Amino acid sequence: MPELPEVETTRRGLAPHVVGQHITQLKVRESRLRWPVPADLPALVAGQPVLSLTRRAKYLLFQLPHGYLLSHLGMSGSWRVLTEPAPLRTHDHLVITMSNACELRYHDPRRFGCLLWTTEPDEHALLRVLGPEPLAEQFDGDYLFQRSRGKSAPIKTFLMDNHVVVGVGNIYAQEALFLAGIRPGIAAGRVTRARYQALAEIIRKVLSEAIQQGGTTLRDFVNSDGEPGYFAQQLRVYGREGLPCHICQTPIKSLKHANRTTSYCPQCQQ
DNA sequence: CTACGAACCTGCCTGC
DNA sequence: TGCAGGCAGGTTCGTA
Repeated sequence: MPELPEVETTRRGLAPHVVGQHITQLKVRESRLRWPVPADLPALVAGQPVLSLTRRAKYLLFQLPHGYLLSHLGMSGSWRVLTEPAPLRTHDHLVITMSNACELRYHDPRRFGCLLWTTEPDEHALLRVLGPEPLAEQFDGDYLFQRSRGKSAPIKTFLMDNHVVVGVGNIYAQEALFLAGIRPGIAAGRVTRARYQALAEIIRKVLSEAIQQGGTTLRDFVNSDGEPGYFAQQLRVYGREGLPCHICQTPIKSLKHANRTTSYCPQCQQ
């Protein structure tokens, strides 16, 4: 599961094969995802053209003439494009055949992802509540500063809250806080405006760089061609507990915030 | 409002 | 070898 860069990498990989083509068939091999795949979905999309493929937070939106397919990858989901026949694998839950003969397969061992239908994405319950995109103009240090006043939650938990800003998951929250030199456990409401300004810029930079490099190589992340991403080599703290900090050699420490592992450098992050 | 745990699942790794 | 336990990229929901 991907974070925002992995979802954006997926979108860019799928778009050329999908946009402007028609959906010949949607086959639901396993409908028990995070929420059941609607039973009428195959009939709803068959024969329809895909007008665009966009992303909001970690959701992919396939725009059809009369509505949108809404896809979330959860923790372990991936979409792949196949241009030649290949045997189905375990956990290939969805298969979309396109008019250009290529096939999209949704693979998701843990089934935390979803595929839903909406005619009004902006008003959909899952999307309506989301904060701004981290790469949008309205996301900046002043915004974070204002939103954080009075909050006692750790800044790391605050950053991962989708109501505040979307797309900052467990990996990139840790990386951004390391690069900003901020201790992840500090109360969000006690961080200064200046530090939020630096942090906001770092978040944008970290996410943009990860997108440019095709996402992070995670346990089972592959892009739409089935290839791993290349950002992993640059991870500074995520998954590095006990290893020396790249800056000061102090061993990276690890603890839990809201049940999610957080790694940080006790020397560089204060 | 906040904060925390549980829930939704499988796979993989570690240690006994 | 086997098995139990813990952990993993996300997000919603219920209870305190």
